[in-house]
Parts: sequence; C-alpha cells; structure tokens
Amino acid sequence: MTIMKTAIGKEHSATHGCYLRLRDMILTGEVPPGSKLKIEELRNHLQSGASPVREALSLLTSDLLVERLDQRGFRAAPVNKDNFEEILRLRCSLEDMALRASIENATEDWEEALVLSYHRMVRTKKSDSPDMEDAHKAFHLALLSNAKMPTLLRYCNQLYDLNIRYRFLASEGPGYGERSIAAEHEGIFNAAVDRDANAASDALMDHYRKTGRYLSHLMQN
Amino acid sequence: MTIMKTAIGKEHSATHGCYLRLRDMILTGEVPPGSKLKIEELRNHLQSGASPVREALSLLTSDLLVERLDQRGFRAAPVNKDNFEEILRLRCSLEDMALRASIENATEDWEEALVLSYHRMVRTKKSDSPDMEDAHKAFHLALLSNAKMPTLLRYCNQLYDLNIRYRFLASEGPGYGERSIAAEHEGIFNAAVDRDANAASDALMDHYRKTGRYLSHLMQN
DNA sequence: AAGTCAATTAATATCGATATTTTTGGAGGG
DNA sequence: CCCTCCAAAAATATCGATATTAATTGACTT
Repeated sequence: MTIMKTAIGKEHSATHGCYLRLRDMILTGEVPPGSKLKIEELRNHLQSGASPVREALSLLTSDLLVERLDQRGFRAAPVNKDNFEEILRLRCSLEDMALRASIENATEDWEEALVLSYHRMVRTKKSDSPDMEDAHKAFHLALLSNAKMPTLLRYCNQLYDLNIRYRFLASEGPGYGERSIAAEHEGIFNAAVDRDANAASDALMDHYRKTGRYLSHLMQN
Repeated sequence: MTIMKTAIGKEHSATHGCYLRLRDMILTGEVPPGSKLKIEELRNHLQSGASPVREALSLLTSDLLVERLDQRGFRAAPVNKDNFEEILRLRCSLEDMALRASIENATEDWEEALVLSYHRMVRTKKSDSPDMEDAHKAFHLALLSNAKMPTLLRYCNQLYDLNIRYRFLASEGPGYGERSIAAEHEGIFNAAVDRDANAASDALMDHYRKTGRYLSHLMQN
C-alpha cells in the first residue's frame, strides 16, 4: 500500500527508492511503531542491497520516523499521545509563523499556485486515493511556500508527515473522520487569497486543533 | 581542531565516530561551506571504510549541515545571510516556546541542574577551550530541557549547532566578539531561577538578537 | 576562436562477503 | 525452581571490489 502516487516509480538511486518506500511503510502503519527494522528482511522486501537500505534508514532518522539504537540496528519510531500533542502544538506554532510570512510576501504567482493546488484538492477529494493525500499535502504546503524560510518549511513538512502517520494509525486508513473538512479548507483558502493573515491563521489553527481533538479522542494513550 | 571535548574519543561504531568528526569539521569551518565532500578523501582522512562515511553524511543531511546532490555525492551546506537570519528568527521563536514551557514545569531538580550548568559555564569561560563550547551549549540546553517537548528540543539543538557554525565562520575562531556576554547570561539565569518566564524570555531573545546583530555585521552577504 | 562531441578519468552508488556484537537457548549450580 | 553463565545463532556494522554515472580533457568541426 502506498499513500502517495508520486512516492513510487521513477527515482534514480536505489537509496532514494528505499527511502520513499520505507517512509511510506512507516507512515501508513504497514510497519508498526516501535517494531524492529531488520536489514536482511528489508533487503529482501525491497529487492535491494544492504547499503541503500541502511542509508535510507539513516535518512529517515532525521525525519524522526526511525530511531537508531546504538549497536542494535534500527526501529520504527514509537508513538504516544504526548508525542502526538507535541507535534500538534509545534505545527500550530510553526505553521502560524510560516503562513503569516507567506501572506506577507504575497504575490500573484503565489496566489495562482495556491488557487491551483486548492482546485486540485477539491477535485480529487471524492476518491480516497493516494492522489488525495498528495493533493491535500500540496495545498497545505502551497499555503506556506511563500514564506521564503526554507528551514521552517522543512520542519513544517516533517511535522506534516508525522501527523499523517497518526492519522493513519488512528483510523486504520486514510480517512479524515466524519466531520467535513471541506468547509474548513475553504475558509483557510479564502482568507489566504484575501491576504488576511489573522483570519487565515485562525482558520488554519482551528482546522488543526479540530483534527487534533478528533485523533486524540481515538487514541488510547 | 575539535570544538567540543565530548565530541571525540570513545564512541563505539565507526559511523558515529565519522559523524562526530565530520560534524566538527563542518561546524568549525575546517570544511568550507559548499565544498564537495568526496568519499575517498574522507575515507582516507577519517581512517574508515566508505560505508560509515556515507552513513555519517546521510545523518548530517538531517542536521542540515550536509546536502545530498542527486547522483553527485555530498557537499557541506552552503551559508548566506538569509539563512543566518532565518535561523536566528527560528531560534527566537522556538526557544521562546521551549523556555516558557520549561519554566512552567519548573521543579527543584531542574533548577539545580540549571544552577550547576551555569556554574560550570562561568568557571570555564576564561579559557577559549572546547570546554567552553560544551559548557555554553549545556547551559543553553539546560534552560530548555524541562519543556518536556523532545521534538522541539531537537530542533533547538539543531539550530544551536547551525548558529555555532556561523559564529565560527564569522570570527575565524571560537570567539564571541568584544562585548561581554557574561552579564547577559547572568540575566537569563537569574530570571529563569526566579521562574519569571517573561523576563527570562526577554533576556534570552535580547541575547540572541545582540549576538545576531554582531555576527550579521561581520558577514558580507 | 569558440563550441561540441567523444574518449578518458574520476567519483559515486551498490553489491557480496566478513568480522563484531547482541540475542537466544540451554546446561549447570545455587 | 530460579538465577547465572556459557555456547550457538542471528543480526549488525564494516570492508573491499565492481558497475554505473558524472566530470574532464582534448581533438575536431563550424
């Protein structure tokens, strides 16, 4: 199972292929949190040598999706409610900063890219396909992309992925829960296009906190 | 040249040894920003195989100290004023959050650890040794360590290191410039021990911004 | 003289094999 | 019956060698 269409296919290096594939396996829960990631098994499963697998795992360590245990190999990062709530909190704080910076630098090019990404998300929403994950992520990142703060965007990206993982784990699939998020997205979108930073930020924070409460509710601990 | 005492010596895996050594080389500027990191050279210089070197470089990629170029190997991350200013801004924002959370959770244990780290820093300040770098970093992290937000602390750690690098590059050495930072540190320390979050945060932000202005001034672009 | 293409050189990415280390399982002693 | 310690098994970490890919050089054409 792959959650994103772009994640598989025509990448050049074996390392990068392993990276994408492994990332996908961890985000979707195909590899359970905390479970050991044995090189030999992965080598087999990914049809690749040990070096690319190890390198991919090293890269995933920086994404906080894999942990390295001294001389005892790798394992999928564990999950817990505290971690989830920290991620939610960080997302709110960092994306608030990024969104405000993005709107501050608003240009027509950015606005048009935003319109496009919003349109694509709305169009693919009906289908629970990997496309939807791609489109949803693209929209959220388009909102922030104009901040001209590459490091901040990198963090937002990472946190977004960490959050996806909880969404998958909590719902046993790519669903977003019962409530309609379409209206929330529309609110964020309109405020951003209007270049109303306060309204956009409020809408975005509200969106995250609602999703957060919903997922938090589904977690035992 | 090694900037931190703890950074070299008795680590088990070759990978970790390479990681620490390479990190040190990049932070101190022994390896210039943007320069190519050739496996064969490093393999020689670090007395190690290619695998540990590659893995260490992969890990440093996550620390934003190394960049991976598609099929063209690795290079030390480039530097520029924009990046420096982004890091400064992120540090202010993230450390403000961490410091307030840390003070909010204040306990006697934390307070005592803070007192100790402050004392050690003051004691070693006179010497421009690697010990000073260690002690300075330990103090700053002790301030934040009680936040109970591991991911946030990780980011603060990363940003701290990225900032060290600019300090080294700008001053051609580990110096902190002319102005006395002792008073600033004392102010931060006292406010934190008094559990006055606003005063502590103000003092810390002021400290960073002053250091930032000083370094920014030394940079051409 | 400048640009382009091809052959050479150099460097990366990857594989297969090996040495080290950790984990496991069981025998012997308390 | 449980705990400890040692041997066997498994897994990791690392090395050396090779195939693949990018960079370079120099001759050739325009």
